[in-house]
Amino acid sequence: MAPGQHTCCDKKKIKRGLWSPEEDEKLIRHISAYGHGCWSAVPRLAGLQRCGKSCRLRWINYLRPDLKRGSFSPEEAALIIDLHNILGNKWAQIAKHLPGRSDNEIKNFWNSSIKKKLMARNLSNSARSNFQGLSSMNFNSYLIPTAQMDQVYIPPAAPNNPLPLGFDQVNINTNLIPALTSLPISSLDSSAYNLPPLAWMASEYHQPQLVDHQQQFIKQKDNSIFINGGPAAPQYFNAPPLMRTYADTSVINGLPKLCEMANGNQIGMYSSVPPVLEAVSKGFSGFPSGLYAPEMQVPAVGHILFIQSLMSTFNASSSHSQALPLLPCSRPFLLNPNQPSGWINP
DNA sequence: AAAAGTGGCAACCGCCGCGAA
DNA sequence: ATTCGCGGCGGTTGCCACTTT
Repeated sequence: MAPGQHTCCDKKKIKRGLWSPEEDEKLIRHISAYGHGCWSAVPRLAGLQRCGKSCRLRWINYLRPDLKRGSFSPEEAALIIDLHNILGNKWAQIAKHLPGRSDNEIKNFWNSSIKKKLMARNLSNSARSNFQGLSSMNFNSYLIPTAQMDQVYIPPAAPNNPLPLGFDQVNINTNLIPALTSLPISSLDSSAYNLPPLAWMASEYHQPQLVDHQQQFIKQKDNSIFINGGPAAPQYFNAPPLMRTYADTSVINGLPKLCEMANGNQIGMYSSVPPVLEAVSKGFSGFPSGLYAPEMQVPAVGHILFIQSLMSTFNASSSHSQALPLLPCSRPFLLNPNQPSGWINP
């Protein structure tokens, strides 16, 4: 067999390259009538001079009737980024969560669009702290609030960082936040990592939960509270706690991932800034597993700002990359397909 | 207007795992 | 236990259209 040739392609007269409309028609007609069955038999049965593999690929990526086609919506793009954060380059698995999209399509979309935007974002973030424009953002309320993970992943803004336009910083009113009132500060020394101190909060289940007592609370001019740049969810104030589990640390692309469960359903998977995780693992041997704790909830607005920023560049008319607006944070984000009814729509 | 650069995308390549022989 | 065929997957290539210079 010639090198680089499939075992199913070792016959003569195997056509390669782009498919003609006539070939498409033959393949569609055959599979519509008989199904594909054994792919290696399809070319012969359909009257095509292609290898079975080529037929399969053409059908899966282009011809099958349930394909959606067209450009990706912002929601799809956000979901892809989210899933990629969980799964890495497992395109087939990612595609299972996007009806009508093939793994190849998603892979192409990632490699041609998202990846470059993310890299541009990371570059711009290295010189971030420009909060301009934050107050005028149109917040999307799809986000799952992820207070704990935000606290783990976001070092609070440095004191000399500029606040978003239109905001005033206020002192923390711990009366608003019962869960934070009796925080024992752990002995975890984050100073070596130039990180904010971390604290452990003992829940009623006597399990530790990682929190950050240096959250940035900001009172908007209408007196609503923003936390770490995002509006506080109603659950934050005297709402019943949501049960969550943090478990199943795994490593993808060299970065630890943490699974977040709520009421038995996986609602998130997070990666982290490596130095933070290093600090965490140094003191606690990795993320704690199987923790149950009530928690307050804070929309991770930085996430959605990030996505909105990203998507605004997708819709740009120029095919060339452009400078991304600087945002206060760039971290993994989640879209919540089942937005709780009580959530704020800022 | 033409050449060069760039992005999008379809298709190919090579590897892997699985099941049958 | 080994080999073989096959489906599936992720990485990569190459073409084409569009944009920029």
